[in-house]
Amino acid sequence: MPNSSSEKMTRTADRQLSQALRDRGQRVTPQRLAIHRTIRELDTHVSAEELLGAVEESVPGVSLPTVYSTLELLEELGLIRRVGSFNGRALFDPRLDPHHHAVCSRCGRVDDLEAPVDAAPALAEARRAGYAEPSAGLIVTGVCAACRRS
Amino acid sequence: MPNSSSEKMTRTADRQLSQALRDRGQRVTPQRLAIHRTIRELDTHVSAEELLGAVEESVPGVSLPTVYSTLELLEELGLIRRVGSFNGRALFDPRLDPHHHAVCSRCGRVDDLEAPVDAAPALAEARRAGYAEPSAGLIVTGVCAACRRS
DNA sequence: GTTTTTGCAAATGATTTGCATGGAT
DNA sequence: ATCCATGCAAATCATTTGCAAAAAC
Repeated sequence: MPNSSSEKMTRTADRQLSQALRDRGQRVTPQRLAIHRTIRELDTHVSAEELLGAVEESVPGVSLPTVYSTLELLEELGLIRRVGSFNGRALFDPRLDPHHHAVCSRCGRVDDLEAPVDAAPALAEARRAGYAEPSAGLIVTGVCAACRRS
Repeated sequence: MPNSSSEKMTRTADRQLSQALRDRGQRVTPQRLAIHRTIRELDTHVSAEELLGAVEESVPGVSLPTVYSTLELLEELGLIRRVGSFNGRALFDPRLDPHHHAVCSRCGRVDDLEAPVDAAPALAEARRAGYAEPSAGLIVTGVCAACRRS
């Protein structure tokens, strides 16, 4: 019985999203379930197009506009976070626990950083400046190993 | 004799850029001087289009492609930093001293944050992950006062 | 049955590119 | 005189939008 834990995760993800959608009076569609399931399985930051590629392997025929609108929806529901826009493409991250990112200024590669960062003073300053519910993310920019070689 | 200090700043900026360009065997053009001068006078993060607007007031007829290529050049020369891309538009910052940014997730407004952030552990982790000459910037995301009202 | 969501195709908006002319060296 | 930088127009690329058809409720 392979994949039992991943199957359980999928069922959990499906239930979680279905619940959230019903609570808001929105509809549970196979596209939404597949997109949510897939980004959770990938468990890393992806662009809309990368995600579409991964989704198509299990549920063919999903369109890019649907991926975009679903990502926006999932962000509103607090199930994913928009990491930022690198090399012109927006990245979405299913990781909700605090972590940061390293970005290659050459190729746009992104890696997770687990090192802790004390953002409290910056968050307090942002609140003072009028920003509501502020959240902080550190972006480290540099040239990745692969790009340095070429 | 008004503006004497701003005139001095301008002359300093012009000399600095001219020097850097000659050192690299590149040409000193009125457009490059005007663009560099203007972003330094503005002394905040600007988009390419905003900067063009400000440049045109003193030197008409500058084109957007020239602004883009000059911003890229100034970044290579270390005279400005690319802050990031918010709401689809890239922002460039003439401030070279360490500081961070608050961004409105609604309207894209950006404010400087002066609060100190200890990024050393994250920078070390990025280096370990293969990133050369890493530099860190904290992005605080929230809804600004103006957007909250509407 | 009614209303939302989807997919398609087209629109948008920032940034980039190709190329001929003008300007800096 | 040489070669780089500029301006223009067109291309590109990610993302958004309008709308008719399909699916969820």
